[in-house]
Amino acid sequence: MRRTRPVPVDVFTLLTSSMDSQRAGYHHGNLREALVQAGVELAREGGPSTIVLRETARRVGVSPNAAYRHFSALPDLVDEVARDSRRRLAEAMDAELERRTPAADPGLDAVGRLTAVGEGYIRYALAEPGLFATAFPTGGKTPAPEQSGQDPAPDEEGDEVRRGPSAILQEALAALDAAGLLAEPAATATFNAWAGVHGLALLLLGPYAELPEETRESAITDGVAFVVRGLTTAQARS
Amino acid sequence: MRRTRPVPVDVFTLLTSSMDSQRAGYHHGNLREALVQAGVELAREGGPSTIVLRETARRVGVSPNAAYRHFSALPDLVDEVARDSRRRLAEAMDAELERRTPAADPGLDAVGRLTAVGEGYIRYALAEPGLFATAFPTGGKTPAPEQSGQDPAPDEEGDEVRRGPSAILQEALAALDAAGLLAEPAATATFNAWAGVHGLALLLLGPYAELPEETRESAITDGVAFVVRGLTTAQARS
DNA sequence: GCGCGGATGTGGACGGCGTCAACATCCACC
DNA sequence: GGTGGATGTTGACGCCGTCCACATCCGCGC
Repeated sequence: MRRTRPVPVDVFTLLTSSMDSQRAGYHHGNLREALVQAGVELAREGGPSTIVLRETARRVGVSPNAAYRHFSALPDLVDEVARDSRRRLAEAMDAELERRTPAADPGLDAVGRLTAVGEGYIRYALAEPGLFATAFPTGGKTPAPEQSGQDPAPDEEGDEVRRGPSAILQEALAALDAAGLLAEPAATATFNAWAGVHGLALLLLGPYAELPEETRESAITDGVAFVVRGLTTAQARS
Repeated sequence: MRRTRPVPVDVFTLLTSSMDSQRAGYHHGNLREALVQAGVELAREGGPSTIVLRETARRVGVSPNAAYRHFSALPDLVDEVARDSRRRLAEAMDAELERRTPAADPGLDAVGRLTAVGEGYIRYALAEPGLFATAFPTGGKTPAPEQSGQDPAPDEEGDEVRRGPSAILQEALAALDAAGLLAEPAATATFNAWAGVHGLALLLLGPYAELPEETRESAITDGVAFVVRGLTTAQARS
């Protein structure tokens, strides 16, 4: 009944042992990460509820229960995928920030940066609805407090401290504040800015999906401008 | 094998036949509504994913497959529960509107009305997180277009046309416009206002849950004020 | 060198889920 | 008063998450 494994894992391990991320042990060395990536793939296809343990294991080529050596249960895996999705969101925001050509005037530049951050947030949500939904789950299930702002804990990811989405937003607001343009206290501003952009993204994904391409585009820029304008005292034209 | 039903339905029917909503026929007369209400109860306990066909039927005291005589599949039932949740949200907004004492100046009054609508929206979300999550589902599952704004279709609910949440918002904005205080075109204003309030609600339910009671309270009023201020040209103090 | 123990992965089973097909029941209407 | 269509039930299938017992393999101490 108990035959020895039909080899594919050995082959895989040998093929990838030198280039792969971790020590390529025998037991498929570095499952967990493989499971998380398969989970990301599932989440991309249909949101958090599409992450299904058995299918995830199947895609990695492993038995369902193998996952229990690395996650205490399914929600644990989903949490990990959520963290990954937030990391990707932060990367998208940074990318939008770098694509931008800086302005001479520091105030104008700060406004531009904040706008880029907001648009990056929304564009990621629209480009990866499944991952975005996974990153900020809703549904009243009381999703385990974790970290208050859901940014990575300061010690996460080894020694490299990763900025999360809300940290990036706070940076942009700090620049605005430094230019003397921030109209409210930093905490309130962060909250209101995040809320505005988050709501825009969700409306565009939900009730306002089906908007024609160009209408949606102007809704994004107008919406973000609306939020930015509300945060600034004296405003500038970009 | 095939015994006749063990009576409870007959008893229930007899007991409630005179007071219940519809004709109390024999076949448990008016399942569907009973299923929807049981679904509402489930949704209240844990959001849309808690609505489970078998349990819903169990609570109504009926076999699982009976539901298929009234809904083509589970998502159909969930949709119905979502509609009901949106109706309740609209009622909560209206209630907040009526609790308010009107102001003499029409501009001030319009601002107050808009504020009440926004706060009503958020307070409902916080009071009934499960129903709110069901009313506006997220998750990237492409939830069937239905109606663009997800307000009830004009012919819904017999001859009584019911205003949905976004219709109520539009009314408040129309009043503001009539007072000459609306800063942007109605469509844009609706979208931005909804986005702001929706984002506030979701942040308070998600990343910003765990806020102490009074901090949350000021976040609500400050947040709504932020949105209202952004929508108005010249502003007033309430 | 070698063997053993803990980490990692497997197989089988259980109960719960959504859904389908076949069958039973009962009201309404002729 | 009998019958047909609406309504509800039973049983089965294939998924799911999770538990338990067992197999496999690596690394460490001898």
